[in-house]
Amino acid sequence: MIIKFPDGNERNYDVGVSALDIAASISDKLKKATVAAEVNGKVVDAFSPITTDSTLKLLTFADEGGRKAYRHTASHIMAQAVKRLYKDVKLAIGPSIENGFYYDFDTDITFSQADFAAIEKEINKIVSENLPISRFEMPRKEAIEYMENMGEQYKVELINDLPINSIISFYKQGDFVDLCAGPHLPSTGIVKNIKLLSVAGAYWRGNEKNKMLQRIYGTAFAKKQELDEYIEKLEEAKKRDHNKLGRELELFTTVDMIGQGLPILLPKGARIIQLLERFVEDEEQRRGYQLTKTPFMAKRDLYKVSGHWDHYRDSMFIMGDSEDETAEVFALRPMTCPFQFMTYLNRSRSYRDLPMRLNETSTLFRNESSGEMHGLIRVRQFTISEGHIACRPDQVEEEFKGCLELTKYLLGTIGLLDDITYRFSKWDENDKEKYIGAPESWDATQNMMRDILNDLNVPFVEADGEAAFYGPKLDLQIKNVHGKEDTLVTIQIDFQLAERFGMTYTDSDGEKKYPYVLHRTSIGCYERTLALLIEKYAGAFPTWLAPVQVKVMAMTDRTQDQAIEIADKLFKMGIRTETDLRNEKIGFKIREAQMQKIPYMLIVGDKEVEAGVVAVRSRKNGDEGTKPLSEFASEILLEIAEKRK
RNA sequence: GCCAAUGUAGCUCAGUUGGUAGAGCAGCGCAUUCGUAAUGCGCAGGUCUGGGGUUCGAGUCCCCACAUUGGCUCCA
Repeated sequence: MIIKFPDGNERNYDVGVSALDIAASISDKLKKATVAAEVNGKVVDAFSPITTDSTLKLLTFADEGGRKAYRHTASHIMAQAVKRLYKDVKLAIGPSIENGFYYDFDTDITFSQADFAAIEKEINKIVSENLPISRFEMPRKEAIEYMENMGEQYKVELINDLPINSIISFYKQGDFVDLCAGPHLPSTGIVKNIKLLSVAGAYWRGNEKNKMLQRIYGTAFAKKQELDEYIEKLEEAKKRDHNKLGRELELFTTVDMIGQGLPILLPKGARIIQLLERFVEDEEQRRGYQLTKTPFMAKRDLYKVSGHWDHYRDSMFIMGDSEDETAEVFALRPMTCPFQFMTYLNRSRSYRDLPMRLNETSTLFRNESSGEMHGLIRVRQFTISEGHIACRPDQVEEEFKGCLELTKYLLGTIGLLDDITYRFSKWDENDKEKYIGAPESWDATQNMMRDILNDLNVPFVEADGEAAFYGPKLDLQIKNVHGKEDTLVTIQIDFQLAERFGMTYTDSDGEKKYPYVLHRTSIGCYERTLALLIEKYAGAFPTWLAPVQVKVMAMTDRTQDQAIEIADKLFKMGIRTETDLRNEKIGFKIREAQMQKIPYMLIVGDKEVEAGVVAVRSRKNGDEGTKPLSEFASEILLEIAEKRK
């Protein structure tokens, strides 16, 4: 048979040889590195026989498919180790994931990190046993019986969900058998460098109504060095963690007595947020937005109209007895929409009023579940650069484009744009609990949004069941230092709430019509954006955002007065300047300012006073020599004005 | 909300099988007046997250609550 390689070469092989045999025929080294094979575009076991003319790509750990097979095998080895050590454990699922693998177990005993040493020891034993891994298949019915006999009820459930005529595949290594589609490596001896990372609870099939299983996360690499580097990278990432750095740099703190998800923004953190807010509000004004200031709470009547009372109540802070229909019950707002709609409804609107762009620096309250809170990324009270645009159908695309451009400009300026991915979030037509509106309207609006995204060349991925309850969204996603993805910015098309609120406009033909409403944020919620900025810059903010921009240090107490004078001059120019007049060595003062990530340090000693200059040190380049204060001031003012990164 | 870990001075952490609390940094005082990432000496600082319990005795063991962290579910 003819085997075609990616480089275009073709060679003839006997029918039934495996990818591994082929690799071996090329070189020993290649055979060793081959962990899986892509045969006619499908990733399969490297040890399975190839029986017809095929194209073949040998996969090593460097290929995604190879990495997956490697780590998936690692997950089987871990499961085998766990089963050997703890007899009554039931297996759920154990896939490879982006940077490693996990396996979900059901057992009465609780795993903790303390058990890792024992499990890893058993893993290493299985690796050194070098057990051959083989694949076998059986019809669905037999497969169910087989797994029932083994007491693996989760596997039975999985097989039950497969089509009636399926052929079910299993993989076996020594005393361990697992339901699995594969592919896997040919033996356990190849998968070295396995490390367990963490334990976690995880619901069976990701449904909170199901039993919580115990998940063990781990990773595996082909080379010991790669594993070490990965662990090192994780440690480095932790140092950038906004939750640690933000507290160390005194940007925010939390207080047990205040409660979960309610951080205190300390003066430095509050300053950064103020700078961002001013930046955003000014830019939005320039782009035709009108600022509103609306109440933080409302009677439940408002939320009944908006749909929040029925679809969002669990996440709202409610004041009063919500069971009592006659009582006046208030709730803190979880969203700004209905409040800004009232602005629209203040008087009748003409097609000439549209598009009407409203923005607000809006504080919202959401009663998130207690386990959800995370530093500044997930909180219960937050302030978002909120906005709603009411527009005619023919304006939707242009307005959507305007929203996206604004966001790109803002995120580009603060330096987060390059880290963004785009998600087109659609509804789940089966989830009638969550979503309002008719399927046809959803389809129409989603198609409209997809067309707009395509027109604008937005490189998006589609996601089902991620829409808002009233309409589809474009979400701008970003990952934190732990690799966890969150939504930074969202732009939504709403075809429903205008009608619910009776928001109409009189069109040129004299007819009353409902506008489309775009719900959008431009820079996201300030707390979350700040968190990601902290991680992006490891606390060393661009000068225009730095809470303290210049530290003026007196060399000795002979130059204190001059230091104060210099700081005062800069301060009056609007540069955030502090002095350090302490009786400490200059090295000590520099170290402290450096650790606080202050962009510029001015050192004032006898020599500088004599020459009428300042000695400039930047956190980035160190000693930059001396220059007149006026020169330094105009340079830093320019850097700030240009919002240089 | 669920699973797990953690909680000792402002911060980072020690604290033996249960016997009455310790270091470094920060703070304050004194000395030092110093040239680009840590000057020396001294002083003060704690209801060991909170509340119950076991015990002659609890930072240590048990229970409950709260908070922090990593996941799950949910979400900006």
